[in-house]
Amino acid sequence: MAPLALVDCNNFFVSCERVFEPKLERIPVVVLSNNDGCVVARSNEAKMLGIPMGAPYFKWKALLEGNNGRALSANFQLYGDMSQRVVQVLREFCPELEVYSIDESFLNLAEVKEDIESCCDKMKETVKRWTGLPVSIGVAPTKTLSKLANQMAKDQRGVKLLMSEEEQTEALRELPIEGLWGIGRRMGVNCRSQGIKTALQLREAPLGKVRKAFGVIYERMVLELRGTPCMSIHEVDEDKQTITYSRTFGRPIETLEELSEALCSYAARACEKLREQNSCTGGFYIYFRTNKHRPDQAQYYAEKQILLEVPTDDTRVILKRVNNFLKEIFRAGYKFKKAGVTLYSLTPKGQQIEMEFEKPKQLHDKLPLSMIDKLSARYGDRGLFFAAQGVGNAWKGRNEIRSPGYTTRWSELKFVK
DNA sequence: TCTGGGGTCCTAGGACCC
DNA sequence: TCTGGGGTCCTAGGACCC
Repeated sequence: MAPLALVDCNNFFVSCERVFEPKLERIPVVVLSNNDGCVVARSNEAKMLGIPMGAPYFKWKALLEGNNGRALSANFQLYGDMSQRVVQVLREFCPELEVYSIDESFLNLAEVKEDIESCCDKMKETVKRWTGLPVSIGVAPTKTLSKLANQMAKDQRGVKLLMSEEEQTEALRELPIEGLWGIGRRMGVNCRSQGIKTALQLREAPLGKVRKAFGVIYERMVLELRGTPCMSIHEVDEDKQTITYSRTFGRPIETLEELSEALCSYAARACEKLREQNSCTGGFYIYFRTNKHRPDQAQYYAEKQILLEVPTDDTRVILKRVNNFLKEIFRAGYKFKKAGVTLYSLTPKGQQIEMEFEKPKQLHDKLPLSMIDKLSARYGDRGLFFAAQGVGNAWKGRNEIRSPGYTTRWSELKFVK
């Protein structure tokens, strides 16, 4: 079975900061989110103090300072750069690599000729030497198991192999069900109510029953735990299917003008990202809300979803719409704390297909009828138009197999008499 | 007083088609 | 004229991840 490695940077944001400020070594360090609101990374020393991930900083400030700790504002530019350098090093060892997140990569070690364990040791040391960052490596036949191996590596010497069934069984036996990758709060409760308390019990559960009770995601998880890979390595980084830009405000906003300014700048940034990946957006939604942590204050949440007739990457088109719809849903008299813009139904730019039709019926194998109705209502029965379909991030024809429920959308781009 | 930001995938169910 | 089954399209919402 092909060994799959998960390489994970330890306490990534904190480790990045430590590379450039060695004084931060061996003291409790946390990195804070936007406006220094939440703890988004912790050093081991900070974890030992009991500071949880995602905790509001003001609740832990005193404890941290009382222990000579440091809190830093996040520097995502730096973390992005460091992340790329780590990936560069890893590619030298294994070109078949998937960048899973800013601090994690999956590697397919099938082609590695030498001993896997010593190869991993070498990778770990090389990353440390060339970037200054400590990593942990877990190796197993599937992603789910290598994630587990990686967790175990963190408690050990930084490298853990989980290739044999005996080792896997041992590891899963003691693992509470919530410790598995893909089991969150909700599923933990669900599993326990069905008598599944450990990862091993989930692995041994009948496939059909799991699928029926929990759905395909968990059926796949069981297979992965049994050593059958169900999640492959995605080497190319694919286009985003949605692009979001949202922020919590440093101070509450009350006027339409301020809110418009914020949302328009978010929309503009989102459009930049859109053009970077060379896509057009078929629609977007905007939302804003008051501070949900202040039940003593009047609460208001508003959201508006807009489907565009013509996909675009033109900021001006989006901004105009944002302003119009914002006026519709704005209410005065509230203190707004957060707002955001999400672009969705993205289509690759310049990959529109061209179709000629005489009667709407002829389009049946290409277009959903609802779209045809819209087109014929507007243009009558004859004409030539271009249509684009957004299916996730890929360009797919009608005959391709998709999971049911995938969002599919056709948008007219242009009509020519 | 102070509580982040950005994603993915799947399911259910209505509308509509043949 | 009446009725039903199988299928697609699309949205809303839930669950999870880092």
